[in-house]
Amino acid sequence: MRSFPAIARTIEHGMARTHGSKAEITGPLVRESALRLFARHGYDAVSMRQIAADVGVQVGTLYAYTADKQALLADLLRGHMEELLAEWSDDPALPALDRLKSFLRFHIQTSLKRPEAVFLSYMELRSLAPENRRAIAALRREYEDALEAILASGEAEGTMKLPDRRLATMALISMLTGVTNWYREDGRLDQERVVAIYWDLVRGAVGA
Amino acid sequence: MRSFPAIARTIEHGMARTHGSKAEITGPLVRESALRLFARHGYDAVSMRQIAADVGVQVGTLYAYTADKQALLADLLRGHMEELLAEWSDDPALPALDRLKSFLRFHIQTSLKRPEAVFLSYMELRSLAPENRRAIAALRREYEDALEAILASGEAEGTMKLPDRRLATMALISMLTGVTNWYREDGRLDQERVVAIYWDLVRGAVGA
DNA sequence: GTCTATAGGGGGATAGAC
DNA sequence: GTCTATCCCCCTATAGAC
Repeated sequence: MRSFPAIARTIEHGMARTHGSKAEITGPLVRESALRLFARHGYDAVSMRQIAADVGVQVGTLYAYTADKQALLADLLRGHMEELLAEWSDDPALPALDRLKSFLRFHIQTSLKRPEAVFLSYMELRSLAPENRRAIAALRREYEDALEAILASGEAEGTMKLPDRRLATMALISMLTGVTNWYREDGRLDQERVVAIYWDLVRGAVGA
Repeated sequence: MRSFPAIARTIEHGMARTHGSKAEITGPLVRESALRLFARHGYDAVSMRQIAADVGVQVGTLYAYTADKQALLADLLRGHMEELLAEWSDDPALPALDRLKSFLRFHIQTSLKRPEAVFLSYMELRSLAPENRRAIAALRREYEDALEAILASGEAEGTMKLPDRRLATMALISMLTGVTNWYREDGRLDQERVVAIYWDLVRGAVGA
């Protein structure tokens, strides 16, 4: 009655195996699979067995790459936020409106390039243990503050008029991140067009 | 070794019991507990046993009020969307900017009055079986269309200027719903102030 | 580095007593 | 209407072989 489904089945990341080593790539594959599955079905809905099946290994193998399921989620979220902060570059010498447009483009393009990481970061903070949650929340706050600094400089310049700077920061981030809710790769609008449309909306919102 | 924790412990909705009937109220209590727990921890993370403990009944009792866990979630989401649509009233004869301001106030106040239902509706669509998901998505679309109709009328009047009406609809809803992410009852701003600040932002965004 | 096997714990849902 | 008891399934994590 016993069969060999792991061998018989072709899976997304390649043929499964019952023995043999692919150390160089298994780690990243585990992270990729976990990211996609967590984002699609939710952290609690996804089992380590599903992740293993998606990667093409057995469950036990996963524990060579992560201490436990919780650490896997925390690493994904931390990695995403750190990449975001590392990739974002700002020049305080430029006019605030130019900096805001850069931020908008960066945020939308990143959100559409890594929609799963963005979605996960906003949805599964609650699934983290308290200390992990605090660490990720601090990184997110740092990112929000980057936008808030731009708005502050726009107010100082007199090129922006905001009823409440902190609230405007949160409102703009919510609005921009919302693209992940409806954007479709094969939809009516390409990314450049989306950026242009949002820029019209945002420019109006900040009173420019 | 056996104790009677269900009797010994005072729980949130009243004293637990090992027998006895409270038919009139148990149904609503089940829905309230499920809503709160699902919103806080996620649908998959919450067990029927946890819900039962929160209500103060035993697990089996829940199945007198719902066919299964999936139906419980679907009923909560459908109920929320139907309430939203029933409570919203619009007068197409009024100027579009007035209607938009009403929508904004309604959406923010509702979101802050029932933050758990709002959060759940946006986060747990994915946990629904396909037919349930389609039904809820249709109700949500109806709600979005109510806003889009206001924007269309503003464009027709010439009081609003929008680069893309559908996208503006989605952007505004994302922005407004975002209040649930940061608003705190005991925070810096009361609801009226929040409404006023968002109205400034939105008015600018629609080019008024 | 990966596998197999398993320990130990919860989960959803149902049956039948009261 | 509620409780108790139970079926059967799946889960995370670990131990030890290869």
